[in-house]
Amino acid sequence: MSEHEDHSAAKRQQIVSGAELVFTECGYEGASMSRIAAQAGVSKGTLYNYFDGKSTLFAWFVEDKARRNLDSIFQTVAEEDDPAAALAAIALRMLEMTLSPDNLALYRMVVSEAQTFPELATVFWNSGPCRAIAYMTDWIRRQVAAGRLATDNPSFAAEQFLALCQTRVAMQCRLQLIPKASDAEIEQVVGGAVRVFLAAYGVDPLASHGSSR
Amino acid sequence: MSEHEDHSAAKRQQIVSGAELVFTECGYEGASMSRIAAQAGVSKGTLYNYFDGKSTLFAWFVEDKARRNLDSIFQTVAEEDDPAAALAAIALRMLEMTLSPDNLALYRMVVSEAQTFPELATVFWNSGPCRAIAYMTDWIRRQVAAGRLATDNPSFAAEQFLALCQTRVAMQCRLQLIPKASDAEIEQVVGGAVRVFLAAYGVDPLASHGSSR
Amino acid sequence: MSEHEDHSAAKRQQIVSGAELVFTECGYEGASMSRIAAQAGVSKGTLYNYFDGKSTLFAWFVEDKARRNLDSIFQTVAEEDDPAAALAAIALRMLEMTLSPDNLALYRMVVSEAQTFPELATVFWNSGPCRAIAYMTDWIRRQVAAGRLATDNPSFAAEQFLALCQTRVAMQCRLQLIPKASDAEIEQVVGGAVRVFLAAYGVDPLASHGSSR
Amino acid sequence: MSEHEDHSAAKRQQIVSGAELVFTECGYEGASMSRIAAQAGVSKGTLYNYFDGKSTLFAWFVEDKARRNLDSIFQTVAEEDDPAAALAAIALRMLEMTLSPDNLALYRMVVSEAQTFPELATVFWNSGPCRAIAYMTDWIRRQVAAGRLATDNPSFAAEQFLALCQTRVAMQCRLQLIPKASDAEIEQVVGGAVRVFLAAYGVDPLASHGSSR
DNA sequence: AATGAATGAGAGTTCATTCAT
DNA sequence: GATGAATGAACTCTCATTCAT
Repeated sequence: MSEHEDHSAAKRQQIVSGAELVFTECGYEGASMSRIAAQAGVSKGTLYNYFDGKSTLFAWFVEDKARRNLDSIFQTVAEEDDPAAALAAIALRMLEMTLSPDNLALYRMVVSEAQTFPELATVFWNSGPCRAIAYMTDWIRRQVAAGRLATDNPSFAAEQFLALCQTRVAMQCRLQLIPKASDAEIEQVVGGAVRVFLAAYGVDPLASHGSSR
Repeated sequence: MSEHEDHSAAKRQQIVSGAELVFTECGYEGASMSRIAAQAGVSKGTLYNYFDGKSTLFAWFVEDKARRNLDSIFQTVAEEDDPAAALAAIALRMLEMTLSPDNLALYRMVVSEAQTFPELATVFWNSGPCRAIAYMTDWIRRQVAAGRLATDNPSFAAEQFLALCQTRVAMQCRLQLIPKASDAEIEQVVGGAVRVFLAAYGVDPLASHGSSR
Repeated sequence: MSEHEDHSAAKRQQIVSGAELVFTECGYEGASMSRIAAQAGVSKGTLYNYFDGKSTLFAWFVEDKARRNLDSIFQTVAEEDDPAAALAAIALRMLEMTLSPDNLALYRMVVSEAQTFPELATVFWNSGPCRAIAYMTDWIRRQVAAGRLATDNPSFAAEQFLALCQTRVAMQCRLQLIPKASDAEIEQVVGGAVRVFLAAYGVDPLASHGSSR
Repeated sequence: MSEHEDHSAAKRQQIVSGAELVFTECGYEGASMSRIAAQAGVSKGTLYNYFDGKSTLFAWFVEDKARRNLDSIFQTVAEEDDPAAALAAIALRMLEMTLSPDNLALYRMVVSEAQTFPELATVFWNSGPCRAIAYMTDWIRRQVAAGRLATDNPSFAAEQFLALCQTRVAMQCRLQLIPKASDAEIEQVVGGAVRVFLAAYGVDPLASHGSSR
């Protein structure tokens, strides 16, 4: 390690950071190695000293982005006692992640290159959605054990909740139909997801009937 | 009009049809005008006689595809008396559409070019998801009027139902993580969406409790 | 045929002619497609409309050159009655061909790319040396039948005569050690080849002793 | 001198040896300085500390190769009393040298770069063919003095003999038309060269008629 | 109206060479 | 003296677009 590897790693990161900007702006096909080199502040030749080629660099970028962006998503979700409050917190967190500009750009790229780089789709999936499902499943299981939720398929229920969180805003943001979801919209989506989910899986009738519509 | 325009319109359609095959197989960037010309059985020059350029042709393709593919989606949904059966029929229909290879390819293209062609994202949205929401909203309104569902925001409820339909399979298909959703999976998603939706918005307790979870 | 093919063939020839100049001057590796395009008076893109790539163009050039340069080599060799005179005429012809600047350049290229383009080496061989051997073999056979030469292996004798023709000058010219063989040198080589050959294979003692060494 | 220069000379040789492998395998253009450095076990920078550049290194390689490979060619040729046996031994030796893979590769390189590096062609010529001619000339002179051969131009006769040795196999090997000459072929070429040479220049009629054709 | 030959800018990639360490 | 990271010019090849026929 030490100097050599540090230096090497630093330069790699510098290049990946430059690549991030260009890929995010132009997409995989639209990004040119020349532009990435310029953005990273290195020569084109240096790009090829550090990465085998454009596709390799793209793979590094996706993995880097996936790892960095999604690392701390679920670590900070407070463990509330009230299922409704906990669900709302989780949903909010999910939406923030899903709708962040960086992740939207990443999603678009991964989707558009899914045929060319199937392994990157897997990386993306594992780093985000898959972990969200695992986290939710675990949380639901604990609630079921505590008698606060009822379902015999926690993993499917988890996926349903996450699907509900994508009501209205997710696809519109992915398609860039709206530049950014408003707080009011997010609140509505989160509230709606929690209500519907608890109506289906909650054991306490008060929880779902409390705020009747 | 008549002969000239007919002829003209026929040729345009011939070109767009050729473009469809190539765009669907290669994506926007990957499709070359040469290959589209060959596929359409015309010369490259003719392409430019009928369309300003690649991006214009792409726009025509997306609109054509959106219109043709999504035209008959909701026309054939039987109007069942039982809300659960009706919802299941609608959900199945939705999923068939969403997961058809052609529509997945179109979705990927529209998403990946959302930054470059924002107007195409709108076309796509209006031709599919937007109309699905409108249809669902309308249907829910009628059910509410008939006393079979209860909600004060039919449009939002509609969007939630459609979001529930995308549980599990939609993103995985879009990312090409799985080649095709199995019938069993589809059934599970559809059944789950109907159950959760009716638990939240159904008025007849039997409807939602009938098939216990 | 007619206009299209004529036009096409003419342009191909125009390009091959441009390629010939550049390949001959720079060799295969040293020749750049840009320079060939400029030399041929067409754009780089046009090169690729007519030839799949550099290697294909090179193959066309070699075959064209081989065909054109060597076509008429042996057609005009006079059929002398005197074996010594006939051999001298053939030898002279052979040397002219072997030592012509164009053929030397072609030889150098074919030799240097023999590993990369083995089929071109075969083309070169078949178009020149191989035909020379066949011609000589045939001629010797007729002389043997006429009782003017004696050998039971005409083909090997032919190859020996052609080898003798390459005494002194051939390798030096191939290596560019001398810019051009002088007439005196050529005469000496030709005379020497004839003398040695007839000493070995002539039946008339006068023929080989006539011009004493 | 001594330590510094020894050290320096050793490193130079180490580099040249690495270069030999790569040049022989890839040719001049195909060899990259990176690969030569790796093969020689030094850094790219060191290459340039010892040699001005690729062309200089190539020149050193050619000279080294020429010197080393051809050094001992004629030292071990037994001095037979019988001219026919001696000629056969010499011819065999010549062919072994000419057709050895290393020398073929060197020949191809020198020929292909003859325009770019004319001085290397001279080096190659002087180290091999030229010395072979000198050796043969000397030998013939001694045979003439001993009354075993007759010619008034020993040098030209020598060149003729060496040309005869290249019958059939030499060009085919240079063009890689055949991977390797068989022993039978070599024997035939050697035998044929000796026979023809002695028919022309031998004084003992028995020598050339002994093995009649 | 239809053609397709021609274009040329720009893509990804390689590599001999330099120079700060 | 040795290193190898950095360079940038040059490479082959592609393709959207134009225009004379």
